Amino acid sequence: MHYEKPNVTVDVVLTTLIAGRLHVALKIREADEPPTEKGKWELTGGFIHTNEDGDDMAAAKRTLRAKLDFEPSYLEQSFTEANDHRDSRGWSASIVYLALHEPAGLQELVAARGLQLVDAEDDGAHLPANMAFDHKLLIAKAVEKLRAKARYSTLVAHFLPPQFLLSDLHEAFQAVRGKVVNPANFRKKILDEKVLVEMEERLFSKGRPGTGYYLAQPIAYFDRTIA
Amino acid sequence: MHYEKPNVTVDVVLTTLIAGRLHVALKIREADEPPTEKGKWELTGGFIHTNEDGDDMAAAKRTLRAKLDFEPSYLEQSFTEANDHRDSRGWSASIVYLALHEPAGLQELVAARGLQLVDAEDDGAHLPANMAFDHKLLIAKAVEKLRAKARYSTLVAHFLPPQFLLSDLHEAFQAVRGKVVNPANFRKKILDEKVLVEMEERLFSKGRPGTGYYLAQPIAYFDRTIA
DNA sequence: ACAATAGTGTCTGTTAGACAGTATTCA
DNA sequence: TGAATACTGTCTAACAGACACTATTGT
Repeated sequence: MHYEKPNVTVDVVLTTLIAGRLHVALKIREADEPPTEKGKWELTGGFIHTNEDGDDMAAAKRTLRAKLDFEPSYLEQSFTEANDHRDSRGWSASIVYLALHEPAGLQELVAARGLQLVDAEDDGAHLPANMAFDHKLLIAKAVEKLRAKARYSTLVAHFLPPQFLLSDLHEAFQAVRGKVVNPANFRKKILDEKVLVEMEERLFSKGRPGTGYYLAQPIAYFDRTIA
Repeated sequence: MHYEKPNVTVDVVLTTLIAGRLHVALKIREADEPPTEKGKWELTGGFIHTNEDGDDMAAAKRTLRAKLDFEPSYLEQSFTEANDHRDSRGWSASIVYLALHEPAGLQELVAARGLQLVDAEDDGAHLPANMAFDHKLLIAKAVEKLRAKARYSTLVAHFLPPQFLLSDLHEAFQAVRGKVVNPANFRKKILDEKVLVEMEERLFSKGRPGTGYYLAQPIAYFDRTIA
């Protein structure tokens, strides 16, 4: 018995945090195939290149590099969406990656490459109506996982520059979790977890300068939940 | 530009809990292709059948039904392992499913179908030396996710019959988490979460009969961690 | 009566959350 | 000096964890 092979792609849900709201990078689809999807908004992604991609992560990175000339601060496999109806060309599996980056860098990128950063809050209510394929669903699933993981890890630090104030991290946490946390308590908890490293120099913002911190590792997990 | 399509399979890490230790169902691989893998121990799985599988979950269920005539108590997508070296036949993506079931039913199945339930503890140290493909790695990853999820969900209840005593659930929790939890405190926490429904009748075991419980939903998540 | 397991009440130490207040910068 | 933000100390309520105790079955 012989079966057609599915198509296999990677798609990257590239997110950032602007004005306290999660945003996702989208661009207008230019490919002619399938004709129904041309001109709609899509995630960055593409087919696995079996002759050059060692694995799925490599495919995600190659795609980002080739299409955007970009490497995000954080990138991880999130889930796989695979069925017979997501692409009119036939059975298709998309390995979906979640990427996080700080807004300044992404805004630059977006300006240079003709992308848009779209508000992904409110269950996708502000996404364009004409989204390609099932990308609206992919975004919804990835964002939900992001919010969950933010609760017990340093994930959201990737929405900040490499060095940041605790108040910045605090703000990012609150925004992603949608909850207010007392600043003093946040400070105590996060420092207790020993996942941040103190900078030598002070970091200057609008008021009194504060201690700068950076992540000890790309991601660390807490024993307790933090917000 | 044209690229070969990867092969796409589903593999099911079918687990249970025996004598307080996680076990996984394995069978001897009979397929002739690739020759190097024949006669080794493997997970239940197979290629996506693009003409009959609506999606990846359907493919996992079909595989379990066709090869084992079995439907597990719990089944969910866990992660995808995709690279150019896991299968000598070429670029391959496996969508890995995690399945849980209670030991009695699984032991019956295993006896009838010539499978083995193998101890999956100690980082796979007790798995057979001759595991097919990268299935040892797939098991390690799936088991790690299982242990993590057990901490904040009712997942482990699927290692028990549909109706169970709190002491059974307590034992399962301890085994999977590898930690001792005070029975009284476990009782308080789990009942507080309101994820269990009381049975009408009492459930009889060795000593004093106790209140039987069953899951309100296939899986529920806790606000706090439980063990 | 005793073994075995189910289930309750309560004490104590730790943590979460709220909040008041001090410290250090720029304008 | 005042606005802005960083940071600390402390109080209280809630919760985790430990433990002693009672309850209900079979043998």
